[in-house]
Amino acid sequence: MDQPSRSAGTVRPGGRTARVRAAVLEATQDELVERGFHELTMDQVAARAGVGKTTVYRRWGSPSGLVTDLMNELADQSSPHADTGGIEGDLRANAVSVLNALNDERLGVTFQAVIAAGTGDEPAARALHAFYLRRIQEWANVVDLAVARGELPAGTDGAEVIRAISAPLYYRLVVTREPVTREVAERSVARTLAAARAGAFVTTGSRG
Amino acid sequence: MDQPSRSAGTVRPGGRTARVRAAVLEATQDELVERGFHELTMDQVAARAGVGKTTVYRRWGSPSGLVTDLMNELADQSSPHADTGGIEGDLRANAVSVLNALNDERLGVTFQAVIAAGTGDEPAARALHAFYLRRIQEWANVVDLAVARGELPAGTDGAEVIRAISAPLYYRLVVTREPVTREVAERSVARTLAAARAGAFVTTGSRG
DNA sequence: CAGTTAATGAAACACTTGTTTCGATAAGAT
DNA sequence: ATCTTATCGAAACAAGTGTTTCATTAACTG
Repeated sequence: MDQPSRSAGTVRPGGRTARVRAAVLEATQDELVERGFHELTMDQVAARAGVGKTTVYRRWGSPSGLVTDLMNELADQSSPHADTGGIEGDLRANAVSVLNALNDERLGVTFQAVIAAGTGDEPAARALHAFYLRRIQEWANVVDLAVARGELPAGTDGAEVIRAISAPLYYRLVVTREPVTREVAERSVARTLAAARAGAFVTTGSRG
Repeated sequence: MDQPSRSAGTVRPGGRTARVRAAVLEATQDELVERGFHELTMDQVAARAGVGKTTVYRRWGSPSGLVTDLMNELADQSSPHADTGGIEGDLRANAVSVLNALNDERLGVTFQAVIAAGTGDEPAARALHAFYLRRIQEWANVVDLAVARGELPAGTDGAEVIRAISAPLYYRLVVTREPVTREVAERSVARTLAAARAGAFVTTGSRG
């Protein structure tokens, strides 16, 4: 009965509402950097953003809701795939882009927060899934181009190649908790490329 | 002043103390399965374990402390590496072992909980780091054996090969939130092996 | 088999987090 | 410019979380 049919802020998204959202997301990132997702509290974010805590609870509901919205915001800002003219350069560009994001003070903690939120919160998990699937699809094109140029075997699965580039970096970041260095990124590119050239990413029987 | 020089339970670890710990860790896992790390509360764990909440706070301090202890417990139970006589069989055994752990109802949620805890809690992060480094070292031996048998190039970095096997599984589990299937595991083995055979895991100048 | 005291747990407490209410403000419509 | 009402926010409230106190229990010691 009392629940609005749409969430607050969707009917009048202009002026004030937009300012409040920007201030809250900004405050959320600041809090993530200083305290981490663990200690991200609605009250603190509200105070820092200079808005009422009622508003933060109403529009985002929980800390997971905050970081999920942050992730959706990042999704809109992400850039298209590189095109260096060769598959090695393209894949390296992808690896370095991920590397820089993970090591960036603000972006790094944000990704880690959403990953943490995703382990227990369905909306956060969906946001992660959607975000990475779009990023993977975007960069998978560089593999198709490489196949067209004859650099890689026909039938090479582009999305899988892109996943293979990122996987070792995220694995170290959140699982083994080892540093994610430039060297790690370079090795990931070299190994993925070696496997791809050997035809290990060719999808057999993909067409029935 | 009031802080004991060692944490509670380390001076008289017999009988009662051990029973309390077992009951609490059991209850923690049950709660993780039913509600997830997000909703893991000290009160609820204490009630379920049939112990006073004072005890849970005193010995573990926080939900992160609980799952960290759970991880240390798992570390003691982990088994040695396979020895099938061939590198492909050994790596497949490793991949399947990880696959089964991640898809196991109890183990899966536990790993995810510790990963989530690790993003913001230093002790949890250290437990993760220590656990996986030991597991990686243990399984790296199968690569050394393979090199000795002439299956892989001399100088192949065993630890890196093992990391490469696991990385895609964890990447899907916690980052892209895609299903972690048998097929994913098999492909990880095939691709890692292809790269390894091509010499992409040979550490150049490691002794320089 | 006592004696000592580490460890536990019930209860009272302080603090934090989340919800509800309702008047104030300003976005968008006419 | 004026009206309507979505959105906001201060305050009071309810619920949950974490701490302290202290009596009880039971490991370990000799």
